[in-house]
Amino acid sequence: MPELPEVEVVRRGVAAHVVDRTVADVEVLHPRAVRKHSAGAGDFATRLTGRRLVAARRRGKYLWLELGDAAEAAASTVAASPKAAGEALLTHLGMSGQLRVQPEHVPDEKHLRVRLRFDGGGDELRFVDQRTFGGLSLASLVSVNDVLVPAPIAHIAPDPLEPAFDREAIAEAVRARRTGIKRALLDQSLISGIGNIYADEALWRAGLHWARPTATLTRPVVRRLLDAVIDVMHDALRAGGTSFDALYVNVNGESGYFDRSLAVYGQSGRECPTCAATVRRDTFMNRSAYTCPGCQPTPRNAHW
DNA sequence: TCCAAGTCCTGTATGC
DNA sequence: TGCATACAGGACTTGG
Repeated sequence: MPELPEVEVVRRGVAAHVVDRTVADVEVLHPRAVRKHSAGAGDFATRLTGRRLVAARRRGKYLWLELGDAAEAAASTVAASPKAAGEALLTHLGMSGQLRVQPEHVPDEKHLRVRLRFDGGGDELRFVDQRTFGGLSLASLVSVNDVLVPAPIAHIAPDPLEPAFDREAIAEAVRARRTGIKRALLDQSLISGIGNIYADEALWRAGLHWARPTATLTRPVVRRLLDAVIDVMHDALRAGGTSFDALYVNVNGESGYFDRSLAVYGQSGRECPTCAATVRRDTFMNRSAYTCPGCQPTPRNAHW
């Protein structure tokens, strides 16, 4: 599932292949893929056509392509379309979304949802999504603490790889919560970019059980956990992300290999690499939480 | 039929 | 009592 490291890998690929290109044509093959664009698929295609992609940026699991002025596009076919300086093509990959850069002669993927063609032909940018939890939309950019972000994600907190990530402030915010630590880690308005995989891996590295109440954590323990989050993100990024199956690939269709380094996530019944205890799976928020009972003992006052 | 899981929405709880 | 905020849980989705 695409979490922060996987989205960053995709961002780098998109930046290398489609930034500075002008959109010649937009094809929406499944309306659900643009459901967040309230004006509909037709408006999405019309407003995006003729725009130049000037930068690829990311916050947490969201990725966006900043759009240049429509008037800059010499070959624009919709010169009369509304100019929107400070606009972006906002993307979320959901559970199974992929942004693929493909030569135009490559046959369509089974779950191809949106296709962008560019002036001059050549490679296309394709949004492929089996489960359609992800999607694309056009959004205006707003300034949040001197950082320009798309308006729909203005509430999303900085992620652990951003300069704006304030470890001390977040540690205090975590301790002020009255919930379990894993639920807090998954709250994108507190820290962005963490999903189920890296939450479990970071908690294991920090030696904390997922049900530990946030209010019982000391400042040094929360700092240790945030350091574990940062470390696991960097390790996964170096490995090209985590791929369990064909649902996550980079823009060239290649898988990452961080799944080989996972200590607990998806490892129920196997030995913990540190203490050899058997990793267990619990049900948490209608999904899974993996822990090592040796390294991550269940707290007496667990917040189930 | 169940499972995977990120986000949004809604209902409930809490505090002022 | 009423309001604002925090929190919890379900719905959505598709293919194995």
